[in-house]
Amino acid sequence: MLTKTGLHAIRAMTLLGRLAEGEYVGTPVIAKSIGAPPNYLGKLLQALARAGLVTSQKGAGGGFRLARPAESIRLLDIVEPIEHVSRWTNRGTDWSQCPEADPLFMNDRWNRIRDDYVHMLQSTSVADLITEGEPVPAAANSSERYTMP
Amino acid sequence: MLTKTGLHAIRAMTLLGRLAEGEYVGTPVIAKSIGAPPNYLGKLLQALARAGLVTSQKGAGGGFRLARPAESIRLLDIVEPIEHVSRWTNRGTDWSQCPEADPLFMNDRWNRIRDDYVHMLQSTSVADLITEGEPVPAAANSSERYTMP
DNA sequence: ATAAAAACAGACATCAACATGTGATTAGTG
DNA sequence: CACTAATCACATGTTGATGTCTGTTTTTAT
Repeated sequence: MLTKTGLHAIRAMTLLGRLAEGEYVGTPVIAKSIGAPPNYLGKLLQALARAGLVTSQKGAGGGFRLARPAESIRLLDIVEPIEHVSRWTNRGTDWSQCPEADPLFMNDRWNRIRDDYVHMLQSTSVADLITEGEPVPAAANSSERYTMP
Repeated sequence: MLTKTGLHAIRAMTLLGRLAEGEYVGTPVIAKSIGAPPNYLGKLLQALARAGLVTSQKGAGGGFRLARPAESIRLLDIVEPIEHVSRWTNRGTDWSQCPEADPLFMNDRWNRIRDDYVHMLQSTSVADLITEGEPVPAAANSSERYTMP
């Protein structure tokens, strides 16, 4: 569903979201904290910087921080430049060209699933992921299914 | 969402579902019909045969056909041996190990999406995809969004 | 001010998995 | 027996996911 790179990006952004105003944190620290390969994370953060999601400061005491307030950064913003989710919406395998499977039927089902997915990415901001230790109302099944994207 | 191989598989299976009892159709015909690379399709069909979804007949007039009635073959059956969807459910990146993002929050959202997706694959059978030209009630937006998985 | 250290930035390099193509081989059907 | 079609083995291109090394700034301490 989500690639590893996408997860790294989300995790890194969430961490950056907890920083105080004007504070920076370096790649090695982020990498260790979220359990991502430092080298790879470097490239990823650069990409996020190019995408305008984070800004960087060189030199000692420098590093990365969010370019905009955490509330205004949606998960889709992060994932899009990495995974090109929009391709699912814009173009792709056109079922209607395939007389074997009923196009409308399939499109209808797929569309609902995909739309839900994209909508989730759109409606969730980085700030939403930072619940800052607030005890979340326990989901009944939390022990059975910690799975993954 | 779905890999190309998975799509090829679903399309091929749907085509096979339209065959008459005891009829076989060969790889080249299937490939041409669904627009898939013949060579690759060959391998794929073998895999599906190993998975017990299709049976093959060698020699002239041979080919592939469904091993079970189309009603009893769910999309998940087809996709699973190819894409290992079950991995999403069984194991994977455990958000609870990552204190940066609230685990329950994420799990909850992801779980819902993933469950919906898997459920769709489970509740749709090959037979469902064969509407045999029956005019499907036109979805209002069918012209705007023929997209894809 | 100048040197040293701490970071970002970017160019290669590798490994696995997906997606395909080619050719030889073998097994049935007609 | 000849033809056809599955089966199998090997080869290639691409993309995702990483690692390594080499700059090149910029800050900080002397």
